[in-house]
Amino acid sequence: MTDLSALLIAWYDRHHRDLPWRVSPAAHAAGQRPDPYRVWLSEVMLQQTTVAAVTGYFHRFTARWPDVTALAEAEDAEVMAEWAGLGYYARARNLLRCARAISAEHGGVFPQTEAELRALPGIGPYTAAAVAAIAFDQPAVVVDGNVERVISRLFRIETPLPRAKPEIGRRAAGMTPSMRPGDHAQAMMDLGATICTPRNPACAICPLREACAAQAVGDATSFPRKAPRAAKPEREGTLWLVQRPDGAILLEERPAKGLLGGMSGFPTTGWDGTDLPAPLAAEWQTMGEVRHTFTHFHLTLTVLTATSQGNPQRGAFVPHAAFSPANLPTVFRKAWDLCAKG
DNA sequence: TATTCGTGGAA
DNA sequence: TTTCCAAGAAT
Repeated sequence: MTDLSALLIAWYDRHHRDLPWRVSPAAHAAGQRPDPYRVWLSEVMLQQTTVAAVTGYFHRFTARWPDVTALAEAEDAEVMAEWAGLGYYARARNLLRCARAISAEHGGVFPQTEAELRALPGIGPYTAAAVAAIAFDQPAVVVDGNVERVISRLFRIETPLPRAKPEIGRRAAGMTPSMRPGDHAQAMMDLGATICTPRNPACAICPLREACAAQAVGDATSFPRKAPRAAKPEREGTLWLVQRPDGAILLEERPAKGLLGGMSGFPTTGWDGTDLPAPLAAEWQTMGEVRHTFTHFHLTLTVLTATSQGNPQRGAFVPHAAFSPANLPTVFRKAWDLCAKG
């Protein structure tokens, strides 16, 4: 049997992507090692998120906080504001917890073993393996969505996800080499991202074409098998956008846990039937509606505006000069845009 | 084991 | 317009 990893590594040496957090295979061979901080930061940002969406955030974060100690010393609100728009905000909260744990409990130095990494906040099975492999060249078995797709096609795994994970894990372990395990992991992910794509995979130029069971029957796109998803329910609520005569904006920090947890936003009712009151009494003007879709529901918000200098029961006025809509989650930025245009 | 948790681009 | 989905983790 042909060594799949050797084929893959040869392909990676020629066709790897150049990414801001990555050390190229040539530079790696010359002895250069990736910065564990940058590897970790990129891996957390890339969880369920595209490279295109991450790149700008990665540059801004590393420019502002160049190492894990600097990040550990940052203010919570500053990090959350910088993360705004990237989504899955629990990642940002855990990012800070992780940086502070490394600073306080590991002397500011990243641990190198998969088990130690796995124990840190926000680092699960995938990220622990990825950092161990990419930053420290350990033969960890790295399985992300790309790898699941590549493996399930390569071995034509009929079991649907997520039930197929153990079998995929065994297959991935069988492919993981002791030489260049970090490049192997990145090669698997690059193959999944550029050749073995979910739709219209480029099987004709795939380095693993000869070994691929799904390609052999011309059915690559039907793998991995997946259970059908539930439909998204509709939810609705009201959003209050209050501006003081001096231009200050009424904002409210959301609870630390749950949807958009720890983020700043405009006061709203609950979105699940909870009927929170308006932040203050005012003559409300209806500006229109905002539609937004989260991971598991659709939301329609009725946007009410008023000018007032009363004492709000919820939230606090933020001076106009200190307000930036870019630091809000997207649903709030949409509400702001609706009022700015209207 | 199943649910919760964002966003924007592609088809 | 709607659906799918991209380097998952926490609970």
